[in-house]
Amino acid sequence: MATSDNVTEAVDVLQQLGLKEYEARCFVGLSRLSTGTAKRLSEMTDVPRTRVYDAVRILEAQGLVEIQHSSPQRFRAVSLSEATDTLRDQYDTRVDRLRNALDDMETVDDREESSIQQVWAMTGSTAIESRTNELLDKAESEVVFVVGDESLLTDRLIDKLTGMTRSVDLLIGAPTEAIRTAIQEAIPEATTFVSGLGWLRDEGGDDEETAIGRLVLIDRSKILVSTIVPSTNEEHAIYGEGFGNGLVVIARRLMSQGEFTDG
Amino acid sequence: MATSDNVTEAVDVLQQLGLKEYEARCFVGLSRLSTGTAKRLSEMTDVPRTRVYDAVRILEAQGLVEIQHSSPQRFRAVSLSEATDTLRDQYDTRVDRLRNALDDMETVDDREESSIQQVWAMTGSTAIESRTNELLDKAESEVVFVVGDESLLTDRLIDKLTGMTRSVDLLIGAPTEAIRTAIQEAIPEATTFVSGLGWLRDEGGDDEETAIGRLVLIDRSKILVSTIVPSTNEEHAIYGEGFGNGLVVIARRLMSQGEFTDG
DNA sequence: GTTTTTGTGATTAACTGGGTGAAAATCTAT
DNA sequence: ATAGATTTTCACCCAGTTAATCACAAAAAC
Repeated sequence: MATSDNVTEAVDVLQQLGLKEYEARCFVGLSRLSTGTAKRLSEMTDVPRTRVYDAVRILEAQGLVEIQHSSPQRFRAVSLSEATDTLRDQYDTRVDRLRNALDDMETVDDREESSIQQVWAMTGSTAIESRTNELLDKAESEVVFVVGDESLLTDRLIDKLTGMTRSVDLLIGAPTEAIRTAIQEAIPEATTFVSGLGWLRDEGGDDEETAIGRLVLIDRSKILVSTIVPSTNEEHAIYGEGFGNGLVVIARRLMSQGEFTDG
Repeated sequence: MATSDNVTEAVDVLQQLGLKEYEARCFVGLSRLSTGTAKRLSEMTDVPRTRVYDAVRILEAQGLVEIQHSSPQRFRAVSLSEATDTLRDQYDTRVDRLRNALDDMETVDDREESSIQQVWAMTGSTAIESRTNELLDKAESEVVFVVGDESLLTDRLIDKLTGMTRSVDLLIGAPTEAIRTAIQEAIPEATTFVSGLGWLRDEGGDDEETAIGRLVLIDRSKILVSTIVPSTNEEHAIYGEGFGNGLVVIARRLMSQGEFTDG
């Protein structure tokens, strides 16, 4: 009976989407029922009967549930598609409001000098991918992209790379020869190589091997390196900018000495 | 100085999107700064300095902020587009998970008889519009659509109506002759009329006039009527289904007596 | 070496939300 | 109609969370 797993999953997600526990449980309960009374719902979801009313009222106000004002009252959930429509709309509205508010805000400019040694840390694959895309978009002359972890080599990324302007040199490093060939085929205009990333691996340590995720060097002046921490599978990245930036300098030096390329 | 309004607006929305107050304030603060230390951030956002660190750490884990691990630490917010990308991705993931979980759930079928007198109440324009669309999609022979409030006559709605199958009769009622003509032009295959909705207005009461929002009658067996409550601008609807449903019977009777049409 | 700034952790106060019961309103069956 | 059951509202308590403050160690600045 995987149903109960799905119930808890659905309840969890609904809570992440902003519903309270009772509201989430009631909505999920109603989703499994064509129609239900407070009593029935309470029995099935373990929400105290006296609290079902509050929860359902809030759900109704959010457009997720309909109420039949009879006695006893009957409740029913809107269809899944209606529910997701409503939730999406709610989300879109919020992001729009956020965008507008942030756009209209005056930025307090401190003129903190941009010291040369800025190295920033970030977490999360989406954020890192988003930054990667932005970097690729702003590239003017050269992109070095070393893929360390196969899982990061998505179709979306290939599309992005193939879509780059001709005037930008593309240097792509793959972890294995097989992958290199595949990439070369998908992106003929790129120069590909097999990356020798051995020096980046923590083979000696007693904990798991720290694999490199991606390494992006843009116009020899911006760099992003990510690793995937084995225990949590989270992607962590560091990012540096500026021709004189320490991290960038090291990367450039390694590049010119052929350290990235095999052998 | 509308900036402070925008700040509170942004903070509010971020909290609705799931951030805590301190996190929201810190993110907004950082969005106005190219870069900031804990001290600076604390001064500008009134978040206790010692709590800035926790807040920022969580923001970093969500991909909304980058941290420079120096002393003192420097923080900065990712760009607005990166932030919304991240948030959208998070949202999409959640809705997908929700959809899957709900889809896979066994529905406990109670065989609650569908008594004839079901009349359901719902709230919120998005939910109501969503339901309206679903009704239009399922219409087989006839659609009566009376628009009471001009604001509901969106392009999206026009598109929806023009896209209906030929085999469905379209009867559209507009609040004024001018709007009727416009609709007739946009949707030539429909029969249009000016609705005489006087009887639906609460002109005698001492509170504001209760305007009707929309009235949708599908295949003479399903009906949805909405009103827009003047004080909050919220849209409330009732919905009935079944040929014998009381609400539907009344609507059908009124239709046949020409009560909806002018004069 | 002293003083200031920065960062961490523990502690308290306020709030929110889950859980329970009393009592009002409503319904059902005599 | 009346008694008893059921439904519904409301107010309250308790626990976990989050906002807010403090004490203190580590690091930088002087």
